[in-house]
Amino acid sequence: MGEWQQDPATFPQAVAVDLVVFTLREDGLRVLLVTRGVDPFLWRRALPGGFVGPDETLDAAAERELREETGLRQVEAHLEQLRSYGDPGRDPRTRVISVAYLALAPDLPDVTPGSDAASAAWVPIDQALAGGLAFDHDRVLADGLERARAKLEYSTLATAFCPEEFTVADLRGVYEAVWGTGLDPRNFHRKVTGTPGLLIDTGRTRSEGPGRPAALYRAGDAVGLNPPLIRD
Amino acid sequence: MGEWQQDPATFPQAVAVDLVVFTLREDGLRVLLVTRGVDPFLWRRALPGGFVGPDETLDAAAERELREETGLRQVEAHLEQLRSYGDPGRDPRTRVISVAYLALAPDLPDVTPGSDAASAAWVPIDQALAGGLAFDHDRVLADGLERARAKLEYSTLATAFCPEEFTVADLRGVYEAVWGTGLDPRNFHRKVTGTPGLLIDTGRTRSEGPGRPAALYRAGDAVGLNPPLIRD
DNA sequence: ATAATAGTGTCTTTTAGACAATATCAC
DNA sequence: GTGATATTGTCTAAAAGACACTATTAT
Repeated sequence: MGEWQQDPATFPQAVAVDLVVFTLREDGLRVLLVTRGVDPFLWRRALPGGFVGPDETLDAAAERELREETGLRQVEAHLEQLRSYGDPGRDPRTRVISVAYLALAPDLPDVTPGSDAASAAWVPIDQALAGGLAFDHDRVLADGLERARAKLEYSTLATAFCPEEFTVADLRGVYEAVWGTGLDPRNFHRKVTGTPGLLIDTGRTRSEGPGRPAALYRAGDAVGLNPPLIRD
Repeated sequence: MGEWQQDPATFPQAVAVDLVVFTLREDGLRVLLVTRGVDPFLWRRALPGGFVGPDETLDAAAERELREETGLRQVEAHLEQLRSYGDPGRDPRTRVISVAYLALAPDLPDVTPGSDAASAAWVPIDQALAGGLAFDHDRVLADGLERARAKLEYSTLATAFCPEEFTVADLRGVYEAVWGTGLDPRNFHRKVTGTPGLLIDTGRTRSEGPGRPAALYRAGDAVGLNPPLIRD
């Protein structure tokens, strides 16, 4: 069967992208939230997002929103589709199908609030998870966090949180912040340096405070982590 | 920033669901395809799908399409969102955002062609992957297959391909068909029977032809597979 | 020297993978 | 009996996890 036989439905509806953008600060994982300056959900926090243009791909809309909110170009951050949310009534104005994207970026500077009424801020993850976000964004955020946590296990995604050059301790910090656990520095070091294609040794080192200087690496071209790193 | 400040875009656009429905036959994995009876892509094969109703959730639309095409209710099959596709021009009629779903079901009978011009059939996976599907369905199918293959590694999804009661050999057949590889029956047996919550022993056995009768199991309530089963 | 962090080596436990051996059926 | 499939046991290699030890810095 399939309704493909019939004309497309033409009732009023809109398609939007919403962004779950994570960055890593000294004190842990943070997510980008805006405070809404208009109804609905006036003054409530929400994930950044916007409507998809008539001639725009979904990926392009997500990349545009990311750039508008953070100044990042896609090449500087990881950006992938998360999933779509379309319950009737999730937006009280009209039917809105939202395609959520997950973005990961190295430590970013504070966002300068735009000229409009909406202000953006990097919110610590525990605070953001406490609830009260606009629309169904509590669930979108939870789904985005779980995706990020899961992908660290079997992919090299963690390097997306790191700057161009980073140490093994930096990379370990990503896992510890996103998973909220502690990892053995020695076993972690052996694991990641032993994974082919994950790290490229720059030959240089970096010294931060006391202790032996750490070797500096760049991200290799490996995408998958095999065997994976398993969470408890 | 964020366009949330502005009114929803109201240009003509539609939201559809497309289904990647896999089932397992004696001769291997098959996917449900329809032959289109109308333009665009007249007489081309396509994934089954249809437009989302004004007051319908995305999940409900997918479940409705699955029922219309196969007679299955969701409880009898696994159904999960895959991802969304929204490139302008993917449907020549108008802007269509399609939310694709992945469905897995035990061996299903042939589909009786509906009263409309579209006929549905279970197509062997190799044949379906050969290309030439309508819209961007070649890519959707490829994404769906990769999702199914990946999820077998770290989830108990394989039991969704099995009937109510099944043997370890049945379950192994799922992995071999979906992955297209051979697995050692002895190591596989030790692995799955040693995973807590995966299999529930019914106490009965089933004898098919020669050989020792196999123990019959039902699916347990475990969702994840830890440690995972790794593909080559 | 002492404290701190980086990195290596070693040992034990767990798991994967190869495969021998046994169990129970059809014929 | 033979041949087929199911199930258990055994061995080896790889990997995880605990942790002693060495290396190199700041103070």
